[in-house]
Amino acid sequence: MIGRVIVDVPAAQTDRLFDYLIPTEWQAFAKPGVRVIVPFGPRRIQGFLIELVELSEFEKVKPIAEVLDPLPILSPELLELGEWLATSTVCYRVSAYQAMLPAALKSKVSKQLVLQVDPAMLPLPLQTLFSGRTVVAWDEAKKALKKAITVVKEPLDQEWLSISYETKEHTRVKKVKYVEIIPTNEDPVFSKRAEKQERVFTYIKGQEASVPVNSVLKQTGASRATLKSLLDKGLIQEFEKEVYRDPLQAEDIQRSEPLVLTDAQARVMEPVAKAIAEEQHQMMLLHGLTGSGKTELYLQAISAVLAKNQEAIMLVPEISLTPQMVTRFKARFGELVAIMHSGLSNGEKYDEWRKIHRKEVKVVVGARSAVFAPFTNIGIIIIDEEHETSYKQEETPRYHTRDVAQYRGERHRAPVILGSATPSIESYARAKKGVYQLLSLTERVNGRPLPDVEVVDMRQELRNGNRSMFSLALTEAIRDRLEKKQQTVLFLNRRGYSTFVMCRDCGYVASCNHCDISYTYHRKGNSLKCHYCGDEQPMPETCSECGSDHIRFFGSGTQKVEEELAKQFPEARVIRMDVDTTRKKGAHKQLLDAFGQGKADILLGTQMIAKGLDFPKITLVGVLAADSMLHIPDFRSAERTFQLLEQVAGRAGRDVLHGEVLVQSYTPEHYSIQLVKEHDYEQFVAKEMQSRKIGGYPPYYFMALLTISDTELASVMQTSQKITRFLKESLSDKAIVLGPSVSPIARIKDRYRYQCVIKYRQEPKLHETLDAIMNHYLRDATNKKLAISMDLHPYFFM
DNA sequence: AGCACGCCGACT
DNA sequence: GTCGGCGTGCTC
Repeated sequence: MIGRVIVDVPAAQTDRLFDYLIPTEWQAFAKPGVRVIVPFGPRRIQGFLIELVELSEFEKVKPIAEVLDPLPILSPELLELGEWLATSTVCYRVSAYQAMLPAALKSKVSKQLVLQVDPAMLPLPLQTLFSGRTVVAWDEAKKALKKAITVVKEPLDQEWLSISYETKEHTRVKKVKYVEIIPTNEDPVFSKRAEKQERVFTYIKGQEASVPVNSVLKQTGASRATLKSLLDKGLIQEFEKEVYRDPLQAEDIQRSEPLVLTDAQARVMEPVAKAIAEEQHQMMLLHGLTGSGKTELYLQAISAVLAKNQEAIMLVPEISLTPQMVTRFKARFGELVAIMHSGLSNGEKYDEWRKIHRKEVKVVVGARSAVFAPFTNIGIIIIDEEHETSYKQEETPRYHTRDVAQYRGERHRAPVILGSATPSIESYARAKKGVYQLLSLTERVNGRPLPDVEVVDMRQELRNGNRSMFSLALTEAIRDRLEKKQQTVLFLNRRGYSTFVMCRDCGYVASCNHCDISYTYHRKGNSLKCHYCGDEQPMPETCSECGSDHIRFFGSGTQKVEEELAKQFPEARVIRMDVDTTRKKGAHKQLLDAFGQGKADILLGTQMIAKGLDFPKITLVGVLAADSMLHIPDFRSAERTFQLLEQVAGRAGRDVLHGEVLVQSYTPEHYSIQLVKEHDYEQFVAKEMQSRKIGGYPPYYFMALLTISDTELASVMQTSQKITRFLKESLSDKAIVLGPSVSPIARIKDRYRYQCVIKYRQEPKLHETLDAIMNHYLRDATNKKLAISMDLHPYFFM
């Protein structure tokens, strides 16, 4: 029997199947979808077994060394999905499979030096290296000997030393130590001195079953030594139990019951329920106002799926995977829910993944990568806040969650629901064309009107002599809420802003020596940091260009706003939420809980407070700089601005108290800001579609972005020119090839970057052309440092 | 990606 | 003369 394997070597030349013999002892386990260890040249590496065949066309076929999984970790469906992902996003197949699995399943093969003879026979440096051991990791040897590593050559030739490849899995199953009483006929007698032992013994005996060692120690206040004595006396026994790491810390969650749907909700539910019942794949776009009860619909749709004994994937943007959100699903479905998001440790992710794989759960609530959940009988896939850009993965494989969901939805004959208050222009266009089924929720559940929105012209404020970051209107509104004991949310859009350091005398801006990007000032440590390569420098005292000491940091951060608030409203209690204050695990929830309990008057924050915030006392939302995002050179900037403003506005007046939103802007006339006043999504889409049509952007055109980078500037320029020419020759006349041009970030980690953009409508030869470029320039690249990245349907043009 | 093989410069 | 620099090509 021959196994065909994709090896874990992400390179153009190895992106194909390799044939291996399956020895009889592994035949029972060698199923497509298991991980294997195979000999590859002189080393041993990991691979994925893709298929089994009778014969190989290849002459010398080596046998597989090991099968790592007792059961396939990739189902036939996921194997096929990986193949599709690789072709549709132009990436290596291993990278696709790797992206579908938790990181913990990526086992590393480590190289080792093994001593075969009396160490005295070895050269001195090696004797010191081994110093009594028989095995030394290759990495360690290299580190210790550096260039002198060549001393191993002779002993290797003499076979005094050998090289072995050890597979170390970091698929660690967590185990907890438990103790229990060894049953005896009579109770043991403890001496007076062994008082503690007696107490511990009685405690353990008092428990119904075995108890975790940790809790014994905690409850009795005893030390390990006491427990050890009991163990040694043979009164108790210790054993290990496999446990799941519990990211939610087993909080007590009140079960929730389905709510009665409003008429509007019921109308939307009907086609969804039909698709579930009839097992029909259908892309559905649920356009529902904030507060129109989308989540309850999701919950009930999932219930319907579970009732059919099928499984559900619920996708939410990373940023809104808040404890509140998770709690809502756990409250309805209890233990049937697994959670997947980047905040979990590798071990926790692995445990959640195993729950799905072992069919112990039926629902997964998670961010982007949860779309690959190893379910085998999916009944529905829901993508909430479908317009969120975090659904697009920005590393290879550069997939969009929506596309993967559609692929899986088709295979499983399951409906895919895309939900949003402000759908992406692309999705809405598809819905209008009838490609997606459009479902609308135009009323809020409680019948409350959307908040009033007022746009404040900050240029006028400046003319009136107000140089503070709060307009007069906002200042008055905040004061008013403080008096009324109502709550205010202040939103600062940090995107497009950074706290850069500039010399006031000569205008020099401190920037990274390896990347063409300015340093970001970090108050903590008073240092400058490059966000691209991580380089850190102390904050300079004087300007390196002109020597002036008038060098300061600029930009408007939350910290600065906080200081300003303290100055203007000294009595106000402020909670600040940004990356700095929420870094610690659980801090996010803690801060929100405090605000919810009325422990603060003002919540000041960035993107992370734009979502899921639902507190009845918030009656004022202030947006400090509405247009900071509008000026980013990206065709989606207007769309993002509108979506974000609508999102933030939705935080105000969610209960009986009416909400007010104040939007401060330097370009108040722009339609993406004006139309928020009327909450007029339709009108916004009409305007935006017009501008997309004129500019030749999606959804009128598809786009592809090629980024070419190299350490040599001349080589990048030359290659990108050649590639552009080749694209123009190979693609149809209707395709528009732009570039080559310097990337918005011209250099990252000492690599110069050029880019080329393709706009097209129908280009059957596109993939063929891109593959040709990949093969030609990377396979025969004379300069191995050259890198080409391809992004089909890009979201960021950096 | 690694790792081996192989062909040219500065050293004992 | 050789050691070792890294360019080239292969891995079932």
